[in-house]
Amino acid sequence: MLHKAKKTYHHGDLRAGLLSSARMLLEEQGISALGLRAITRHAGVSSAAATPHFGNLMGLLSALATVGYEELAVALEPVLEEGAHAAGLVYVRFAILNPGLFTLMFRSDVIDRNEPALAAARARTSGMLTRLIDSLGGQQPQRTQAGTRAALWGKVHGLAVLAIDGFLDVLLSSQGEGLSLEDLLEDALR
Amino acid sequence: MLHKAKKTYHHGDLRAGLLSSARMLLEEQGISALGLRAITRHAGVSSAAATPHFGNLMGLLSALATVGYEELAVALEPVLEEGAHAAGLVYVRFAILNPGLFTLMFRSDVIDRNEPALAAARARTSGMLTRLIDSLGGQQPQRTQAGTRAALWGKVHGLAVLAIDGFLDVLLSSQGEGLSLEDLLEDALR
DNA sequence: AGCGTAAACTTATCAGTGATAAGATTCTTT
DNA sequence: AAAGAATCTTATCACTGATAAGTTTACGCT
Repeated sequence: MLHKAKKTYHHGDLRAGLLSSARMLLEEQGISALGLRAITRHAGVSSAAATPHFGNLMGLLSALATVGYEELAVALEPVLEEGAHAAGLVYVRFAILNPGLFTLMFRSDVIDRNEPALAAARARTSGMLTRLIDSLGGQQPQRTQAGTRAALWGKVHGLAVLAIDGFLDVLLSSQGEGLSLEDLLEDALR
Repeated sequence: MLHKAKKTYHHGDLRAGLLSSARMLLEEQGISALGLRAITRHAGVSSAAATPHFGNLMGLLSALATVGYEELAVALEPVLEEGAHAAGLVYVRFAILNPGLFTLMFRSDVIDRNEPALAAARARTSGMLTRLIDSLGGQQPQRTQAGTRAALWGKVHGLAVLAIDGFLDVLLSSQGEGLSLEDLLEDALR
């Protein structure tokens, strides 16, 4: 409805249009704004128009989360060779730039983790991360491999979640002024 | 309804009863089961009985999250002297033992962070954590204070979230058998 | 003691939600 | 060009949280 002026009965690519509308609503008004009626109204179609494409609301949101995992994989790929520090920064930056989408990706009450496309995208992304971590080899000699994975993944993911929730800003403001959020992340991910 | 057989018009302590019912539903069926009608039905009262005590559903859930922050503070207090490793373990154990409650505590779309009691409990708990981290002093010499806080808090919180989501079990099963979840946490928190 | 007010609780109702069956429109395939 | 299938709309359903009005009980005040 925003871009196309032609009002044909068929939308052309309503599937993509609905995902785009949902994403806009998600980032601008939060997950609670992701109602079926709000999304379809924003896309300029009736509230039942999503059914043939996604089945139900959970199907739509699962498809949106799939987009999130795919974009995260695309962002991570070029820095995988540079090691955990660079990849961690990219991970947290993705979360900060797409807070709603990142949050949705881990909200298993709203998305269906068994959805095949979502499961595939997730497996691909998390496979990249575990391969990256394992490539560090013996840098953490007193830990098991699983312990190293958990520690790194936990720190990065925790920083992302805390950043979205605004906790890192609290830490920054309690500190002296001359520290940016980017500096803090660089520092914490060392 | 479960404990009391006497059916007086007034419940006695419906506020506590509703919180208890909500908590049971939360841990047994997840956050999506926390409807106003489900909670009041479980407590044996009408669906409007919560209004005088909590105003609305968000008020009820905020009060429940407040209980969570208070219990976490109580669990953390005795190990604060033992340092970050012990406190981190307690933090993650609390999350694993109360996955629904812990998740609720960080779901700002469902609870009201400006609720005075909740804000107070949160400030008290996070104050304990920052004081603990700061007491570590110069153990991380090449970091700023805010960076040290973020790194530790992030790792612990990330491990908690990943544990609840089942990611740590995945790491465990990919490892050789002889590693328990507790071992993994010990390892990762080192 | 008992009266009156306020609080707790119930009932009834309202607007809004996601799902779905049935009907209208357009694309596609033969 | 006709038939069939897919897309989209309309109308409706069961359900949700909120709320106004009515009923019951507790409790402070004289």
